[in-house]
Amino acid sequence: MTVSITADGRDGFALAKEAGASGPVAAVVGGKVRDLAHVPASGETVEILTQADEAGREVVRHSTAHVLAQAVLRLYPGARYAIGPPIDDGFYYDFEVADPFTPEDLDRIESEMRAIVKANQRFERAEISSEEGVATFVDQPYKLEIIRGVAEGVDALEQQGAGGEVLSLYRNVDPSGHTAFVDLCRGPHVPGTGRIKAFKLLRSAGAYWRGDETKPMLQRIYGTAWESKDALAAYLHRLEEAERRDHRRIGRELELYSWEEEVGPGIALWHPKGAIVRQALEGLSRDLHLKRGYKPVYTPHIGKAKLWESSGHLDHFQDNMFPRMEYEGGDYFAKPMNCPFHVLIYRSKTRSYRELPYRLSELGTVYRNERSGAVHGLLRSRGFTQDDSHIFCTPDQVVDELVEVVDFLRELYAAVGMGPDAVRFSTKPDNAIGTQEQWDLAESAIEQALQKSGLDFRVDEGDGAFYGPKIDIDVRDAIGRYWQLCTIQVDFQLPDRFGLQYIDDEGHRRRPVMIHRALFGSIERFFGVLVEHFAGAFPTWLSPVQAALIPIADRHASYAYAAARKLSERGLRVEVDDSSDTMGAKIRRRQLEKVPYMLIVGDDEQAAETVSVRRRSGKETRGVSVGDFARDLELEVSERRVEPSI
RNA sequence: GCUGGAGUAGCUCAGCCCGGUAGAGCAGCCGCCUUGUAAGCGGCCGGUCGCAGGUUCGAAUCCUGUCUCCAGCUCCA
Repeated sequence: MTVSITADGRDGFALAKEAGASGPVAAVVGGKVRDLAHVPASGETVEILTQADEAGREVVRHSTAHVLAQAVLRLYPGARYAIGPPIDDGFYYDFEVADPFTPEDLDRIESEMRAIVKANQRFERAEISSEEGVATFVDQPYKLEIIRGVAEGVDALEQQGAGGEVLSLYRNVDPSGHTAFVDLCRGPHVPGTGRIKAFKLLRSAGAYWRGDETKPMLQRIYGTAWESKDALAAYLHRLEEAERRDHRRIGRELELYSWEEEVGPGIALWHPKGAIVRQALEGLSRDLHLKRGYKPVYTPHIGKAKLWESSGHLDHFQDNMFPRMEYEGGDYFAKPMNCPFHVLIYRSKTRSYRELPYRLSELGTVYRNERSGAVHGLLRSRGFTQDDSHIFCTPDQVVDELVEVVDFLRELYAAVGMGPDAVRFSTKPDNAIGTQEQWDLAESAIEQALQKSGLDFRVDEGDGAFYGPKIDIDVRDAIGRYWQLCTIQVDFQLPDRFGLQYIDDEGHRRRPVMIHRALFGSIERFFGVLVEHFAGAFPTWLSPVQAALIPIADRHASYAYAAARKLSERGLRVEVDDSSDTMGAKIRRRQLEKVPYMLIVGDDEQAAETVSVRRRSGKETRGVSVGDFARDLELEVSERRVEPSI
């Protein structure tokens, strides 16, 4: 808990004590986090951060990163240290070392860190000039680069714990007064390493200096730090939980999809159970698109090189495309996007302003050449299906159309109980085509639409598509991770390139504007997120098997089949488990398969024409009439309810 | 693409360090059992140890190359 107190000329330590803060690590003064040793001006309101505050944890993690660097420098003479910021749930530090770290190295480093924590070295701040900095870090090229950056006012590394308006460093001084370690750092830090209560190194991996793949690759060590052993244990448990929800693992266990080496990396095979869920999801998408005035189309998987030249893809997107297929009469490419085909459908006849907005939609499967290290299950694949639409409209209609798209998105996501949770507005990138005026118009339309829709958003400068700025929308899954799904883009370029026109109300030829939008984004990725979000326990309308009949003994099997028929007649997906397993084993199996409803039938049920309903939660109701259950289940499914209603 | 780690039965894993031609549990199949809310019992089947070379009398085990997967970086729906 943060506590506040008014400064009276004493330092943060005294104020924290006065305020009764337990485990103080830093103070917030005038919106800035400061060391406890800092003396705030009298009358200032000071907030004392403790180790259990999120901002306090950040300080602890940052300090732990320094301890990591000290341990590495001790154990690996000649190592160069680069940057070591706190991150969500932990920290990392990047090093240049002769050999990459092995798991055994991490154990050694961790022991060394424990010794440093035990020694309870003080963190001492000093503000220095550039010259002093250069002298201190004379043999540390990465530190020198940061010093130059601060001198030039480059604040790119601000987030990474270095940089800022003044150059400062932190010394670790052990109780005997000896300086054990010094690092260029903006701070703040905990008073002493003894404040670090619980930490663990997690893994090492390569990382490019400043995230730039043309720069040297450094060795990064990731770790986590918490205010107590319990908090650390809880975090490690959360990591295990995330692993348990991994869609690749659940997909295999529930027989939803698989990948085979013979097919190629990043291209999934959909098994019957996965396919039925996918069809349910696609059915939702199709229903809502029709309801909102979109016209369905189908377009091919390949198109001639000429088409991709006209669209600009060969010039701007070829690295992401599968290689050319040579063929007599013209080479072909597998489509990485659906837009050029939709454009040609639009252009197939003269269009009137009365037709606009003209909305084409397709579940279009595209193929993209993802770099080998990027492929990741369904969340990053080389073949994926977009719920793709292109809206052709007049410039005046753009804002309203964007607002309508956002409304659509909300309806769609609500059907599965998810986001939108984070919205990004991405502006003109370096490889952009088109005029500045067009980009300005497109960007202002997006901004207006976002405001009208009441969405909070963050701006990502230079992150737009080559043909237009975009809105990207992320959802947050059950354990707090964010995934980018939806993308909405405003495009003046393709209409130009393909010479699109409409006739306005005065008979003049005008150029329409295009909106590209995919709400699920990719069915595959959305599906993967959905699996992780629900940990495989889909809402009933999506479940591969919605109800399983479990006869207690063989003599109940025919009654079970009769009851099952009453459900399947209503279009429900139902199975009868007439295996020779015991009832307990049957229940266990269906429970692991995450079937929403198990209907147990024995002598009592058979006599009364009822079923005993066992929910996935374990809750049970006996004596439910088959007819009532069938009716209720059909309603739950047809209304696509996220929560069970029976 | 880059850095590190890993590939043994459908799945989870042992065997590898210290070469002597593969083993468990679950799943599957067959049989017995006829069951009241998360694993009944017995039997059987199942692997050219990712792939290709090399070293050796002999390679799952040692060496080289390659593919795939995992974590991270970069890039993206």
